[in-house]
Amino acid sequence: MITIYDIAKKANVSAMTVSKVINRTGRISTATRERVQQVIDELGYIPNSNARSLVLQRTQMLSLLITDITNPFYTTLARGAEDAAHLRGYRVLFGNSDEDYHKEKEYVEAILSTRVDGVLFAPAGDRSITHLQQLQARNIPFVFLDRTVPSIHSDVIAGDSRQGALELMRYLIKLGHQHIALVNGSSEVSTARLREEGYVEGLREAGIAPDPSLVLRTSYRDFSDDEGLERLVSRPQQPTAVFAANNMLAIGVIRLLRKRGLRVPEDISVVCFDDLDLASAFDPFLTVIAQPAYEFGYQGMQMLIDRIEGKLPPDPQTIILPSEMRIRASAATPAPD
Amino acid sequence: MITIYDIAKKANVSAMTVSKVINRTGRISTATRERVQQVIDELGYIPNSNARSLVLQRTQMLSLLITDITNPFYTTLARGAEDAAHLRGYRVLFGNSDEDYHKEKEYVEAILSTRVDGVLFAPAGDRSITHLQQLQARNIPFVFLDRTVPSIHSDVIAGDSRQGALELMRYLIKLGHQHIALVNGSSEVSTARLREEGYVEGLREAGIAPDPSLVLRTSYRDFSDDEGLERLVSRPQQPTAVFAANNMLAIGVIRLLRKRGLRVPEDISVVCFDDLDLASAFDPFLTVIAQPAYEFGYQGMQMLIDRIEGKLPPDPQTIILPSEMRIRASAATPAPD
DNA sequence: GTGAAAGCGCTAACAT
DNA sequence: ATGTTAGCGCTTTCAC
Repeated sequence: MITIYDIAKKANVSAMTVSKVINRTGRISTATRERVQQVIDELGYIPNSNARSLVLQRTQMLSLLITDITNPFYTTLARGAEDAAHLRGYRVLFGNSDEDYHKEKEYVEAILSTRVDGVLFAPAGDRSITHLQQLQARNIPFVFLDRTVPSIHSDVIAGDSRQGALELMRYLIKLGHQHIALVNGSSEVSTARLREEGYVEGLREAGIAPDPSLVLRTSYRDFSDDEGLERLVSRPQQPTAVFAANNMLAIGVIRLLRKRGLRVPEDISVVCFDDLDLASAFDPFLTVIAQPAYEFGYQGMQMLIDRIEGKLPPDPQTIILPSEMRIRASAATPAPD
Repeated sequence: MITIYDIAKKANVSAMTVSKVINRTGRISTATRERVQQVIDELGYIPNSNARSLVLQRTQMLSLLITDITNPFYTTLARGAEDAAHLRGYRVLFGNSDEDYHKEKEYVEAILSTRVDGVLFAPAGDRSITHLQQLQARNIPFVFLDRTVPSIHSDVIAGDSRQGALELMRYLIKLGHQHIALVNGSSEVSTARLREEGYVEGLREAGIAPDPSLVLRTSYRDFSDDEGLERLVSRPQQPTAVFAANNMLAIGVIRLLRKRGLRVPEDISVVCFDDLDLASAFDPFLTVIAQPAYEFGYQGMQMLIDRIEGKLPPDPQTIILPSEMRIRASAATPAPD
């Protein structure tokens, strides 16, 4: 391990002088600076950020906590987050909760222990409130990412789930659908609640009475509730369309539908929230409301850093990013009975 | 900031005693342990890992450096890596080089500065040798992930690129293809070289003379070399099949082919290395050699941790994971002329 | 323009 | 079984 003292000794100066050269602080004569710099380069000295963090009480490290690393929405988001952090001189400690409260708890503890400067946080659900309170108790700034938790006030970067859902519903209804099922995430998650509101609102607008038995609540992360879907599609009046509350659910739904011999969209239409970047590049099939995932990450990180660096007004800020309807092939006019 | 001294004071013991309770080291009477633990819980004390790392010269932090976070091969791998690290009590600092030497350099510096205990490293290319030498100079263990760099000896977890490519070629040739193009990654990358070897070997086996003008070398990360592909397919003798050296390239190739009005597989067959998890779940179209991405990450991390903890023989180990051919719809018998 | 002293929060080694 | 001392590698403060 090569330390600042090794440099100091070899350059025949004090440790303080070396520190000043490295951090470009204080007054240093050009001659000394150059001599020190040369020794640094020669020995390939790299400062120990642990020692640095200890004294500075800052780590220059941010945490990004997401809920599903296999979901392209989050991986694209992660890229944006990383780009923004990098540009402003921060490193990123990733965490993936898999929508699981306990995994999330462990990450929060790691975060607290690492003393990261801030967290861009997609909470697994409303129970995450305990984790957020821990952060607040320690004055670690966080920005809600995509989802919020009731009664916790902090900065937010999100999309408009309610409005997006409403647009999707209007589209289906315009196509002529009357019996529309909703396959949703857990009602523990704010976006799932909002998307359901949009769903109900869409039905109301069209004068269709919401039918609770057309709503299935499961997990955003993966769809394997075969029985649940079975119940939905084997009703006397089979729904002609399914609104899947996210991309992962849509994949599961389509797979199960096909397994049952139902063609999409000929027999049943499917739409969802969030695009499937790769799959769609390859085969533009799914009709979706696409959210600007990269911007979620990029602007979220910017917001977090602005907050940390005191560049934001003291009261919590909210950024709502616009989404965009991408009409493709998975939804069509319902087959006449 | 709440420190070990706050606990010590409140529990009426020394800092050492608290430290011992936290780390379950040394002898502590049950009474003291319980009293201390209670204060810890009450105050919600969480140790400062920076201070800890400083004295222990260990961070319990590992780094995972990948080259494309939007590629499902790497995201699935990342999950495996994280699971394994987590299970053994390590945290993971992710880095994404985007196949870029300079971005990689910055990550390596961050890694060095953070003093991570080890790195699971997918090098961007042969030039990464400078980064690996830096790690070696500082005795930071690393495991080559997926790719290696000539003349650097370290543990390796990888697939058999040469063999996989050969199998893909045999399959195409069995279908009747004689004119097979290769769209490859950069020859700076070991897997690209090996896949090309497999390609050539496949041709040789079938008594087909390799034609250099049927080989296009670009980047694994994305495919946008429209002109390059143009040249490949607009030859007098148009190839009847394309072997894309990874999944991202395959997507690009198929998109460009379709743009040119060529149907896959009716007009031209396409096969590739690595599956597209989501896209394939949804629409099993692409014929691929699938590598066990999760295992790459999981076993790679295990290997790294075993190395760090001295559980491996001193000489570098190599694990080659088996791949699996998944025959689907994107390759078919060539159309008769 | 440069350096000496003290301390960030923790633990290893050594008392007691 | 518990406590004292010293020091991990760095920077802040203040003296020169």
